[in-house]
Amino acid sequence: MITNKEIADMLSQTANLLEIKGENPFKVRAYRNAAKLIENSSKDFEKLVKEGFDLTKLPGIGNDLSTYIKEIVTTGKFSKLEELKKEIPEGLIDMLSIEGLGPKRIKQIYDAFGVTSLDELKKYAENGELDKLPGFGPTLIQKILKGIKQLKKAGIRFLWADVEDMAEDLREYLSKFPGVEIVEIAGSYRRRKETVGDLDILVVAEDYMKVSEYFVKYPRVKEIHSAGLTRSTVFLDNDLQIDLRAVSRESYGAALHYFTGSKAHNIEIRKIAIDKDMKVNEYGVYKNDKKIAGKTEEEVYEAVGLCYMEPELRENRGEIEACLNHSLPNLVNLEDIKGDLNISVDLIDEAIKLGYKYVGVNAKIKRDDIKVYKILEVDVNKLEINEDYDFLVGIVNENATSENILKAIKKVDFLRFFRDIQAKKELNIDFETIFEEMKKENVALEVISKPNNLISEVLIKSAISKGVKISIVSGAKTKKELNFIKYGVNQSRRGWAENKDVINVSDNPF
DNA sequence: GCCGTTTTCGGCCCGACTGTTTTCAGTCG
Repeated sequence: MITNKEIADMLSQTANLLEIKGENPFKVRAYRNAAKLIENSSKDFEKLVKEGFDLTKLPGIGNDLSTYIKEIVTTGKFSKLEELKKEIPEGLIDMLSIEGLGPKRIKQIYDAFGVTSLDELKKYAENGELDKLPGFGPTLIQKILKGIKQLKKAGIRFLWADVEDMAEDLREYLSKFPGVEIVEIAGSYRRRKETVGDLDILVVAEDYMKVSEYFVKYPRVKEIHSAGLTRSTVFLDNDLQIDLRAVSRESYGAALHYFTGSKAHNIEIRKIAIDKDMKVNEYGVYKNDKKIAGKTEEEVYEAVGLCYMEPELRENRGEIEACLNHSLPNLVNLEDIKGDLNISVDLIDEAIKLGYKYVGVNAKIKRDDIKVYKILEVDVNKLEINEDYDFLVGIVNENATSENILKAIKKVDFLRFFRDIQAKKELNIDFETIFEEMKKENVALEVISKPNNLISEVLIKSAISKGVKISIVSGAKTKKELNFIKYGVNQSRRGWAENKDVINVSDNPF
């Protein structure tokens, strides 16, 4: 039994080791791309291999990687990785998370001194040995020492919902500067990803040098990492990284597109441009060194022969193909939501204020001004029902067995799946099969909107593609939490949900 | 390591910033 995550981890560990070894960077990228593909797939790779599925059909997987994946699935081990581990000390991988140290410099340090651990590295940085290497000056060495201390902070991501207020406060702060025309927060924040690693803020201003100066004076800035003419990076008091990019009005669309990402989406767009003898960068689209687009995002997409794609779709998960076959989804909007099928009973009046036509609560109540459904939640492992209900929600917890889930599908109206984003806890079950059964039995997927418990957009997309309907609910216990439903809508949009897929966009959900 | 309707070899997205240089490599996003 091996999970997608475990396969992906082995491939990405291999990528790290190959990188330190000084292998061709494109080879390293091939391993990383494969790891990402597998980790983000709703398909169970162990099952695919056992069914004899041709892995080379997947984008970025060729003969070699296909063989490696099969080896990992059947033996639980990856001989190539084992070999590399013997060859390269493990401590070198930790060094990759040090700011300013990449594979080249790590290799340089290792070759010169045989340093294999962070402690040793610290010693060599402090005793002046590291200075002897070409390219290692005093500033870089200070940076390395600092990097060793801050190692643990690397890679932390914030929940989208937790940065929302900060992002809006920064937007307001920057908007106050005279001469600023546009402030937009790009990056994964604009793509509404469940977690964000940093904030990429784009500013159009008359004098961008002064904007940067103003930006770094934002009261919550703890540390200025870099400050250039067009790019600056700072850290806030809570360690959130903020990147500011100042651009001209003429390049705004190209810059917004570029900095919204995702990286994988951008790379695809650039490849398409290259095929048409064009070049795309953050300043515009160029043909024969002549700028042909860049003012708006729509213009950029049009210039390379594509349609506008909503930021939530830009993950290189088929949106480009969908655009080319004219099958891009028309995504659900928050305003389309007509009711919330999971709220506390004392929030009914608030729900009416929001304009909802119906709600689901944990009690039998009759109201003239709003339709109230009684929901009953049951753990799929203990499917005992002794109460009346209008609809039944099966809860799939961490310890739920596939057998119990499949049994529950025969009885329930909705299924809700456990997930804890910050604790990195995911269910390891065969979602593909479960979604197929759900479609057969007309069971809908409940998308609960709590920021830390959102179901992955990959699963939403997979469910929808199998014809499973979704119900976006807040799960609100307080008035404030009623607004959480927007997070569920965001995630559903990332899962390509259209109005036809969402139960609670209609006036009558049943 | 992947990929391909001009290619089975020779490309692979592209630019800013930093620190070290004396013109550029490494890192990062």
